[in-house]
Amino acid sequence: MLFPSTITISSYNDPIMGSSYHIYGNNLEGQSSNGGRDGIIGMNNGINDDNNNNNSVSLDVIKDDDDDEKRGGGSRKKKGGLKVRKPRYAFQTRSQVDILDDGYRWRKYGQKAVKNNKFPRSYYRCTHQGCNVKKQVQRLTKDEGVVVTTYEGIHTHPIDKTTDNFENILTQMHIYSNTITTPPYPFH
DNA sequence: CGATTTTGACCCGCGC
DNA sequence: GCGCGGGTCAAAATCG
Repeated sequence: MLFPSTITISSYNDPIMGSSYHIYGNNLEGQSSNGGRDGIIGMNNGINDDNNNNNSVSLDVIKDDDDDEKRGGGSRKKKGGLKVRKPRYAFQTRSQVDILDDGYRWRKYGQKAVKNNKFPRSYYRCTHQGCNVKKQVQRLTKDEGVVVTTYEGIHTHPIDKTTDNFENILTQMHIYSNTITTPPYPFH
């Protein structure tokens, strides 16, 4: 299940501020049509240019409950109000595989077809105990090469996998910087 | 044999 | 109230 060969995990290039922020990643893999060389985390204005996707990936902070278990499938367990917002990061990547390994262990818990999209969306959850970070992976119909990964929540534990190559290390740094810079829940 | 994926059912919010 | 779209659960199946 490892990736074919060259997946370049890029980093973010947007300051985390305000109530809504986006994170764009662009790893040009295979179709490195850019002038600059592909590899190395260029973070050169990857901001949704070439892939002029209409709906862009602007995710803003959504409101959500604090408790872990909540409505959804079979279990209807609800609790007192206490609504806080969970941040959601949209991470757009150019890759041929859906599974972007970010160093965490994910367990898939659902898959749904989205409207206007012929590819299904997959729902994952962090397998670490007590860490209910979720992510969903979607692939655009327009550009088969674009994969949108949306993270929700913040990890509260170190990365599990062994980081043996440069890209993983960079990804770690990226994630840690997010964790540090962002308070548990950024005010309103 | 335990952990993870698959997949249909179920739940919820929202618009009509 | 009903249907739809989106999100989650959980049992069975599959994987390592």
